[in-house]
Amino acid sequence: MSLFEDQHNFAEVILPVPLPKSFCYSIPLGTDVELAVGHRVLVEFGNRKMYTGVVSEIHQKRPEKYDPKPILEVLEVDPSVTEMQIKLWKWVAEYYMCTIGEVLNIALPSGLKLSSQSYIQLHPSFIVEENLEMLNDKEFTLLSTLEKEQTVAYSQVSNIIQLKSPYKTIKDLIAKEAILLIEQIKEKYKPKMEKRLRLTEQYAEHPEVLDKLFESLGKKAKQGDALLKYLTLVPVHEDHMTNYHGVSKKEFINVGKELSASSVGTMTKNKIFEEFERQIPRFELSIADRMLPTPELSAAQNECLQKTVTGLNDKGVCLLHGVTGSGKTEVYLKLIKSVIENGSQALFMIPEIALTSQLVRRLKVYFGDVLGIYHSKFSDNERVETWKGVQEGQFQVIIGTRSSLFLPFSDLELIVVDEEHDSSYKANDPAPRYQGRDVALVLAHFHHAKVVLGSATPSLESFYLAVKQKYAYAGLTERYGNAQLPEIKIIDIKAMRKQKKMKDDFSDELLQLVHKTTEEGNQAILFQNRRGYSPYVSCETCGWVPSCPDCAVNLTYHIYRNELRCHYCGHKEHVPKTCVSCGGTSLKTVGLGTQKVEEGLKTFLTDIRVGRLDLDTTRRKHSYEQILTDFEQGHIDVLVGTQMVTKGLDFNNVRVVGILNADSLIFFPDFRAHERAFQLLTQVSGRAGRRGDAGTVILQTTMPKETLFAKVARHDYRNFYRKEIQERQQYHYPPFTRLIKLTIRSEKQELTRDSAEWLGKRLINWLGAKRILGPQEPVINKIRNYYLSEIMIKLERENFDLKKAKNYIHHAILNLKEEKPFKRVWVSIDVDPN
DNA sequence: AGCACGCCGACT
DNA sequence: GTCGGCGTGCTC
Repeated sequence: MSLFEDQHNFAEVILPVPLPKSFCYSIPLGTDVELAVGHRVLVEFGNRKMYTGVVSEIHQKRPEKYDPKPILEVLEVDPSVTEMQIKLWKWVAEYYMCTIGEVLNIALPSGLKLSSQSYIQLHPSFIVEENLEMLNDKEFTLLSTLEKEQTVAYSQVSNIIQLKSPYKTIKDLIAKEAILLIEQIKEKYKPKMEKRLRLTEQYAEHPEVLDKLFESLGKKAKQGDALLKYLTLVPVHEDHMTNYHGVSKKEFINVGKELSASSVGTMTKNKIFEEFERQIPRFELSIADRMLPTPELSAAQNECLQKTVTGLNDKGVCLLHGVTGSGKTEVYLKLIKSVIENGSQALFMIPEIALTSQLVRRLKVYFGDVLGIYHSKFSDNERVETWKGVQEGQFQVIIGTRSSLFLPFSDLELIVVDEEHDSSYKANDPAPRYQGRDVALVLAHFHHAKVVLGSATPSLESFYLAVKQKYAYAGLTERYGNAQLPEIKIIDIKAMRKQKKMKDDFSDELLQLVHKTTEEGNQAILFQNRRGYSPYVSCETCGWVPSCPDCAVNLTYHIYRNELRCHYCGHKEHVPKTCVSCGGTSLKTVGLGTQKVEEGLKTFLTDIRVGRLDLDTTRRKHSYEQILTDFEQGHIDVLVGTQMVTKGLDFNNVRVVGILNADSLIFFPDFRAHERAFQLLTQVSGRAGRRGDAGTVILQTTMPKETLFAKVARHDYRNFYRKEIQERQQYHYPPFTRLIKLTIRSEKQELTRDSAEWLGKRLINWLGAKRILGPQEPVINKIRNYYLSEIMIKLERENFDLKKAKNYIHHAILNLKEEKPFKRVWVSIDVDPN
């Protein structure tokens, strides 16, 4: 221990592992860059494994119990991550009860993480022929391969020597000094570069020299042409600074076909042109290089904007409640515009970017180059590009899904959460299971920024807070451009069947309306919230229903390829020729899916063109946009689809919307079922008659008396809210309480049951029986061969120590795993579950 | 989560 | 004996 050792600095490093803390590393003296919070660093962790970590703290406290490993490398000059981001990560980890490593994993684009790939090569001083006696067969095989191939990836070794775990062989060979193990680290992100061309300085900055060049080139026609072409593209004679950016080499050579690449090459050799490289963004910025003026607002929109601005100044958060088609987007545009003019940043959050490419295109037109796009389906490189664009200040506006909350904003002034009620703001499976809308509020708070929550059907939580005056409220009660809200007709399926006014799943009225509207050159949307042909099939003789071998669900029939599929695990099988149970030969399809709706429509209304929009037709990358474009351009008359058709589609010619069966929406065994049903039905109805004549919605149900449907039909959000909030209060559900859902998972049903019981009892002991619901097996109690059980924890929102309760929960789970029989049980925690 | 170590049963 | 299966413990 030298004197200097004591002056050593240490760094807490966040690593992308599901462990509940950061790790302490020592900072080697004499690093090139002075280490700071937010730097990405390369460290060794565990057994010879490299990770990219992020420095969260720098301190002088030498750990007592262990000797920290050194930081191997600082991966950048300027930190990629801001302190504010780390603060947000910590908040998310604590609130959503996950590890900070799990947050890092989703927050940092994988392009900013390094991959460590080990490979082996022959030790330079080792000669195989001279050491044959000390090698066994497998070792010899490996060394011979190395002699041929130079290097072999660690992951390849098991193939070469036919051993499942090759580390022993490798270790022996390292001991014998026969091979070297090398860690190769790759920076994943590669900026996209472009070769460009410009005049050399002597010509660009001295017009008289350029003139002389023209004369001298006189006879070499091709070179003269090239120079002329360049000067028409880049007005060097007017302003020599324009030469600096030059032109894209590829485009320049392609501009005039007669322009030969070789003459440009010669001119480069003769130092007339020079080549240089420039990093180019991966996104098309050419749609609009500068901003267009934002559209004029109607009187109603203007009033709403004023209210929103006042509300934001007053409360910081404003709920913008505008009916479908009222033009909320224009109000957002104005707000964002003023943020840009202030030189600050704005984040425009949307539920699913793929579903809103219409919106992205519109924003691009208004905001041009300052608009960045970010979502989870972007490639690594594209995400890093947006990340850096935000960091460097190129993007002042970001449109993105919930993951864009984790971008390195420095001066955020406004967050717009569009369609704030949408359930896709909630992250479900890998932790952190965060609610994007709520994290937006926290992020805004950190930045002293304002939040606009926009929706035609606000979530109960948000509306409640607006009623409580915690949020400001601004309403837009009329549609844009004098369009009327659609007329919604409730059709009694049972009654119609009795009167023989049903053809399979279609009422005569619906078919007639669709027929009429398409005759008139308009369009229709039909909604059925189930994909496939029918939810299940059944034996006509004995009633047997095929189910998934790995999940507790019936198999859905898909007419394409005559297959049965599991919508939970993807299992596929052919429809059996005979009943497995009784040997009967006829199976009937039961229930209604989008494929059957499509087929029925084609039988009952010949001559109409039907398109389908569901998970099955949108699997391929651009198929979604293709279908929408076809619909927009009138190549499709009727669009049949699942939930997908409810999300913000904005088409002028849709006059009719049909809901084939609204029953299933309210049968969910879930306290949010009615809320979701109201939102879904209102949203899908809202696709009708957005411009011009009023549209019509046909809502088919076997329960025409259901009051929820009547409220949808009257566009009566307030009464829906009043009843629903009363029930939530009565039964102690959010927003009056906070829920935490534990899901217990294991390979055996008994084990799942026992451990869930054990956990439930422990929680009752600590938190009291009235706060614990369950354990209860969910309706689908087995997925992918794992048996499930759930415990719901209900906690008060006020006068309650949430931190302590969370600690109890963490401890209870740890204790469970300490019990020997429950070692192999998984428990996942979901705070504020959907 | 990885990844190594160690102990046990099934094979050359 | 050797290999692989799997349970256990650790990672700054």
